[in-house]
Amino acid sequence: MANHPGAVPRGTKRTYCQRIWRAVAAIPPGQVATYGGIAERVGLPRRARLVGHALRQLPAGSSVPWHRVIRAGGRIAFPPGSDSHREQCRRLAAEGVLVLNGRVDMDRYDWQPSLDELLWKPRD
DNA sequence: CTGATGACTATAG
DNA sequence: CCTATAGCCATCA
Repeated sequence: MANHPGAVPRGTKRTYCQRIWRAVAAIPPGQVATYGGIAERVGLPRRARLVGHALRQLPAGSSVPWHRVIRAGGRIAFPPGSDSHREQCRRLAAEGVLVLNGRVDMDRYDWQPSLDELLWKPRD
């Protein structure tokens, strides 16, 4: 298999990034997940910050839907007015996710994985 | 090595 | 709504 977009930078020791990126990639379009939720899902409870670090490491042009990851409580993590904040709002809106004042209605859009999805745990 | 920083979160006042 | 605190840990200066 040739290199695909989203390949891990060499030198990283079996980074947690791959696991996190895979979990983020599993978020369905039109829905969102929280940093903490993703962390828990990949077996890293209370490591919400790691998810942020991992997404920061994401190569430009990656197909990983980073915009579907938001803070607990439905807030966009980027400062309002920043380019990233605008881009995230734009991408979410394009998927039908309503973003008001940098906030998302979690009752409506928070992703609750089905039992099937929970059972389908990729191994390392 | 140390200390600050940050795409976090929960709790308390 | 806000600030403060504590827990968390890779990354950077």
